[in-house]
Amino acid sequence: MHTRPIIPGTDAAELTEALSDLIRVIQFRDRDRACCYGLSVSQCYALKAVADGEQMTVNDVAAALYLDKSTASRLVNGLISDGFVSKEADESDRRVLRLSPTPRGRAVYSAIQEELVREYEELLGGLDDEGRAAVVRTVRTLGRGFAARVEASGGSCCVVR
Amino acid sequence: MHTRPIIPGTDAAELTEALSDLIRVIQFRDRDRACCYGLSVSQCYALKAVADGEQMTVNDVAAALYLDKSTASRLVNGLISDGFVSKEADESDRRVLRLSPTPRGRAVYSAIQEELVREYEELLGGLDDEGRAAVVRTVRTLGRGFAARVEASGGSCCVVR
DNA sequence: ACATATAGTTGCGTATTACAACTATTGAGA
DNA sequence: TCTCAATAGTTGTAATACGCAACTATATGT
Repeated sequence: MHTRPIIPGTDAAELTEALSDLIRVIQFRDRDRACCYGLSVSQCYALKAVADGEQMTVNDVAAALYLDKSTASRLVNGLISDGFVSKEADESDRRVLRLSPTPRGRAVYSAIQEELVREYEELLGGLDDEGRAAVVRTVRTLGRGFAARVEASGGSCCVVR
Repeated sequence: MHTRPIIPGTDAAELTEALSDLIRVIQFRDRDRACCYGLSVSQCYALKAVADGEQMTVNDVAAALYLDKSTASRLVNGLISDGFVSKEADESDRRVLRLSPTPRGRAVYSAIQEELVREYEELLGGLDDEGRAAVVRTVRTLGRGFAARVEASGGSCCVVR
């Protein structure tokens, strides 16, 4: 692979293009996957948040997924009534609910993760070790970059004009 | 940072983690941006499809965005009635509509693109030339990988089990 | 003790989307 | 030429996802 001349603005413009393609196709995949295990896509992300964290609260889930707490509340309650997550009152603050996956929730989460990992394994199949590592690094970097921007600006590209 | 995925350490597992973070944060950003220029997020993607292509049809837009043609139809008609896109009957086949951006549509599209490019420019700011090129390559590779999977399988992770 | 802040819920409106049924047009074969 | 299948696009309908605002219950600080 040869190095292209880097013209200022060009990389960013290509990234714009490439990212928007990537997002659309992943959103499609996620919509399409909605059926599995009786979880919606959003519930799946919420279950992930609960399973990856420790003693998560509804607000923690909202923050992790960049959602309003009302949306997080509904997602979590869906997971609870479907038996994927259990809640427990926090003794020291009775406003708070401590969430954890049920055994079934944990099992389903593992199954979904494994399926994704298999898929990504295939996707990375053509790359050598360094290439694979680079992909992971890049995606992490982008994610952190966006997260930092979101946290800094609180949002809204359209400042008053 | 918090706990790692279920099969820690493997590239595919880390990619699962990193990509799901990236997707959530970008979806948040897109929701948040919805206000600008009187376009919804989806309309914005549709305008992009019309502007980037030549003489696009409604079906072309649907294919480009991985949407049902009914959804594409409504998006496009929204763009038309808001004056961002114009339609013209195809002379050789009067079922099809040929779409193109209006001058206003083109202007708004440019403005949005420039805003994104500025944002990505910042995001890439910390990287050297080769790093920037690598990011673009990676995102392209991922996008193509997903697109290939989607086209191959027609979708649905959950085959009957 | 009272004002204020925080966790979570609920009511409500909007956006995004798919599926299925429909119209209009095209094109191929009997 | 007539008919029938395929295709482009539209419309009816319903589900999901989401935010904002108002609300309850609990906690904390002055």
